[in-house]
Amino acid sequence: MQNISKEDYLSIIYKNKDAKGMIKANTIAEKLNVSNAAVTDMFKKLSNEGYIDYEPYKGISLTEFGETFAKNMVRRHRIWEVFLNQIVGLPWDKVHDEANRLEHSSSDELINRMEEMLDFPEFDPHGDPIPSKEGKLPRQKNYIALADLPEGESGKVVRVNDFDEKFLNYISEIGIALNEIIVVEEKRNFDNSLKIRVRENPWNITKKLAENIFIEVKKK
Amino acid sequence: MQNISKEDYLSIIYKNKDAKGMIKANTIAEKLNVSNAAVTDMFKKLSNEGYIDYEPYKGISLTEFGETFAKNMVRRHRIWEVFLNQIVGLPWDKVHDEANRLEHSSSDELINRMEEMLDFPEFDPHGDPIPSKEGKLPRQKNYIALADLPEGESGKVVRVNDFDEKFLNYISEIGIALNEIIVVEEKRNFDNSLKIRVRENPWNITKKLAENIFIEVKKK
DNA sequence: TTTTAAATTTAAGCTAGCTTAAATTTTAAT
DNA sequence: ATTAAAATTTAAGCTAGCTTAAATTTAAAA
Repeated sequence: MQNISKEDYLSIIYKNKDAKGMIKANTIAEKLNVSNAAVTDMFKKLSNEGYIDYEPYKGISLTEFGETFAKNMVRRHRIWEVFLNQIVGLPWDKVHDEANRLEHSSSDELINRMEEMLDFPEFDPHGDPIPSKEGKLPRQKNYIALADLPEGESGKVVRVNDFDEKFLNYISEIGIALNEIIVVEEKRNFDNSLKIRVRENPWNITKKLAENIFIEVKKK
Repeated sequence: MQNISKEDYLSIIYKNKDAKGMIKANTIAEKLNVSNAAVTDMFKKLSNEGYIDYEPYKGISLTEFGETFAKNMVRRHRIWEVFLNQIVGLPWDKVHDEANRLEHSSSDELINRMEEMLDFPEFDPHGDPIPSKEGKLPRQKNYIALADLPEGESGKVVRVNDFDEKFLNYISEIGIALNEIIVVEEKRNFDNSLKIRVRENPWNITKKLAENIFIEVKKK
């Protein structure tokens, strides 16, 4: 038997925990599309097996064991994404869903072998960092959401959110990709939309969209 | 939820059915390492869902729908095997187990894409035929078990059984691979062992081993 | 501070696959 | 043709994850 859900819960926890390492049951329920009761249920199991610290009504956090496990799931996912993109040639809007399934069904040996084939990539096709075999994360560039870039400024795309295939599909169509330069030409207060320029072409995008694209900022 | 086992049952049925398309519950239970009761249970479900024809105590056979489905599972499995072997570089004794898991977790689009990358292979790394997208099987060469080759004769390996990693590992070590020529130098009646020659080297192997290696024979 | 709303947990119960033990049916052997 | 052995099915019950509805706890607002 496979334990798929346990693995899914753990990576969702890892990817969505706050600065203090805490996460609310509600968040998990929404992300995984299950009931709150299912989350509580899983909390008990994960806690029994030593993946998380759990006190009823108090919220949870990963134990060191849980963190290691979860980070490895994220590693598997992102290596699959790079592999599917680079080697198999799938577009970046298709790799997430496919990797979501494959990550549960491959041995660590296969993951390591793929990582080697890819020459130890540091980021996945959406700009997310890939933990190394030892659990180390690459140094991430500083970034802010495109929505927060001031009018008139521009910057390089270093990360995009990967949870929605249609979103990725749309931004590809208008020419947005990692390392592409985006200029914010106008920010319209009345509807919060933005006028941007990508490779000489102007586009109007919603704030919502701009909140899921991240632009490198120089460190001070 | 994933339905892994349903898929496993169906490919085992497809791969082990006899000339009349029938298969015994017992065989399935052994191959999948589950109880007979579990098999009966699954028969009811598969029958309800239209994959098999089932009458209690009478044995089962695949419906056309079931056959199509099962053949596609076998296709997925074998394309993964070729891919892991050719592209990822895994040895032939490692690909079966890995493919066994991956076959349940990949979209048909991915399988088709891999098939294209591999230039539409007809056989997997163990010499088993790969059904096409349309369900067509390549023309298989005629073969007999090495154990049945008469003393003094020789022939080319065109297929080996893939169910045991250690078996594959061992025969690789003594130089046996697809398309390799094997000479049967002596068949010993007292213990049924065989003396064979592979790439100039002599080896003694058991009958059991020789029953899992298949040698091309010319058609009459 | 009391009340109300939101978040979380408990309770009861579902499905897919699995098990062992007992009952039944088929097949093989006398 | 009868009996014994083998194969199959039924019955009862387990686990992992899931659900809805009701109960409880915590947080927020009046």
